[in-house]
Amino acid sequence: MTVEKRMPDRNPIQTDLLPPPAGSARVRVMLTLPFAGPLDYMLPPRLAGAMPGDIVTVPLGRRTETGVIWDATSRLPPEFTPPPQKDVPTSRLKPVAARLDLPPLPAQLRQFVDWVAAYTLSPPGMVLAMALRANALAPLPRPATGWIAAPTVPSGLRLTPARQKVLELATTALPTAELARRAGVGAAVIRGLAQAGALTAVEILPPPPFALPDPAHCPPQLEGEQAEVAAQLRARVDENGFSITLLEGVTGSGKTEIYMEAIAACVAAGRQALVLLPEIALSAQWTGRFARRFGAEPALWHSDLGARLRRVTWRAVADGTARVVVGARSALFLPFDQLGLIIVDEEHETAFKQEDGVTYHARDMAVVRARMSQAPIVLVSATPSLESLANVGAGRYRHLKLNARHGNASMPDVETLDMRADPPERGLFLSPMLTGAINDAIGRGEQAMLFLNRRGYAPLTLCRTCGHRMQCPNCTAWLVEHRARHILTCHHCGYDEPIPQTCPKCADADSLTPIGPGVERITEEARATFPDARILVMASDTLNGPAATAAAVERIARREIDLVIGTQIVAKGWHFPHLTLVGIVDADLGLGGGDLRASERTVQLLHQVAGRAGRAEAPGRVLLQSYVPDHPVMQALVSGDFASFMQQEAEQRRPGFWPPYGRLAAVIVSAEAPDAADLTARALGQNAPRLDGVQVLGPAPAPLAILRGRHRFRLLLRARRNIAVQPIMREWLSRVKPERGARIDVDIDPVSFL
DNA sequence: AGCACGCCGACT
DNA sequence: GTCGGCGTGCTC
Repeated sequence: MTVEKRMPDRNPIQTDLLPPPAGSARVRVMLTLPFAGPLDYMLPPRLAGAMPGDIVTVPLGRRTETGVIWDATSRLPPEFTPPPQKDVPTSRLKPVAARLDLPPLPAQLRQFVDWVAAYTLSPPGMVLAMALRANALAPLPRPATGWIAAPTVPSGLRLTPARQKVLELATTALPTAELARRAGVGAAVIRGLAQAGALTAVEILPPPPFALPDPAHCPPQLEGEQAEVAAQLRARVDENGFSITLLEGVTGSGKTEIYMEAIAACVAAGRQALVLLPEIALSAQWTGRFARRFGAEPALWHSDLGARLRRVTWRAVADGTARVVVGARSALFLPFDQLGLIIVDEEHETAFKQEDGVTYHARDMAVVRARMSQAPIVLVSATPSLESLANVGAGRYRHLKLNARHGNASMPDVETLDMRADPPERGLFLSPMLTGAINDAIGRGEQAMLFLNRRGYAPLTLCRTCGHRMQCPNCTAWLVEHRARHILTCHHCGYDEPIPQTCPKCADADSLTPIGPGVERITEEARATFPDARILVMASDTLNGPAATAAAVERIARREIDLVIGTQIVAKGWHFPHLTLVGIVDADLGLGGGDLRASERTVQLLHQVAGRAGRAEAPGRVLLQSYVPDHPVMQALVSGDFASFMQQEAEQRRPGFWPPYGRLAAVIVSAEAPDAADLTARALGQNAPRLDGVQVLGPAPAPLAILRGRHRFRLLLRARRNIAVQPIMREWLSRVKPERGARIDVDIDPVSFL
């Protein structure tokens, strides 16, 4: 502790103009701005005692910014530590302006912010912004003052009946108005008692916004492998240290129910649990199941929570009153202080990869967060990613498997429908075999589902006269017809225009034809084919928000629907007890595009959709419409031998050191001017690192060559698994100055190659 | 990210 | 002669 000479009181602004007093501390302050690191400030004597994690305001140029006092030294592994910045001489440092009355950012979270920034090559301030976006910076609500009777009545106090009544009631702290109302007296009586010392003022803390989940509220009856797996998970929680477990269980095996036992153990131990879901639409159903199990709602976290609720939740996570948080990937950046368990449900989902702003993979960062908190993490999926399976193979993850469906349910029977042999009628998309099967199912009083992962009416609008294709003016993409909304729209940039009556190229009238199906078109066909069926469409643009989605799921469960037609969204973990038939309209859809993970993703998605069928007593049947029924993907789905399929995938990726046997970093160059993008991309190509075990592919025009009016090129760096790509990337990028108007974006561990 | 400084075109 | 366009560069 530095001993300071007492200075006469001064106006703070004058203080700020004086040179920093000798002996004041130099502190680093991380601002939510895209700087390479924290900036240095002086801590004026009146703020001595401010600690790392404290939220402060500092002068920057001629404005004032909010930031967090950062740690003096980084605890990152050396290969991750960004190069040191040049020191600003102490004499030029400005003083910290004020310390805000807010809970400090926990050390673990600060370290996590540093780690994510270093790993993703993002400015740490932008990562910090994600941790503070929670409106955490609003001032603390002033705690209300309450009155409680003093232990002894001061001697000489005249005990009138009114006073007597107040003192009797003031056994628990009550605010003035409330106490007066209950005692049937005026506020003056209370003021008088307070002045006499018969009532003492205490702060009343607002009630915790989240009730404590009760681990013993309604535990499930688990038997056999379910009980075994639950016990294993509880053991991981009880050992109270870092571990990674992959929980692989076929759809309908009761994974959620089982990992909730791990949450129960975590709550019972007084620690906090975080559950990450790939999509917030799932949260309503999840919350319901949680409430039935624990008799209390979990805290919910996602990016479009209301401002007030965000603030309350952030605080409750920081002070530990929120015990279980279920949320989307941004929940990783909440200020947990006693994190005792992380669950990543549907861990194979690509929605965990954030693509805008800071690009990070929430599943992978969750593992890092768990390690920093010395907490167990459980990755859950029916169709685990090859990454996770490889980690199991390498002994880095434990593996727990659930092989049987819950109750009497069996795995659905999967068949391919060869579209070459049994084609639909001209202009239609459902083969006779499929429509027949749907008719049979509905006729038996069962439910059927049609899955097509494509929104809208038709993905392409073509002029029959001149061959013109309706294209987005801002992107290298076709406009998708949305017939219900009478528009053609771009799914990449949101551009839309009315459906034209004449071809914009050759001006021929009524020559524009929709090509290919979207769910809207399949719905039209289904209405014509099954005129009596009660049909429900589930797509992200027909269901707005978790509540609407939950309502749709509820209607299906109540048998108000005969045929469900949906995109992606129907693949999620919904429980449809009466659904026995699933038709995949275009099983080949995801296979094009030359994506590294196209096959893996298609198997995962279609397996997930297939899993919606036959979840109760009646057996399920799945029909895959395909033009390539012999493709390994279709064969894997038919045989159900997911493990062998993934083994084959692994063998294809291993020799070329593709992930998970190597590392990838994508570089995306974009500019409005094509030349600026091209020249910058070429400069990157010429300066590409030449190192053993590292290879740079490209530059090449991106598959989405123009996106939102920007021309794009891509490069891909591939490295052996034992090589950290971050220092290589940093060095590489530092040697190339982007042309004016050009931007270079880096995507570590890319998932999308568009 | 802001915000200022700076160097070239059409105006009170 | 100035107002202002937004390109470049800095902020501890």
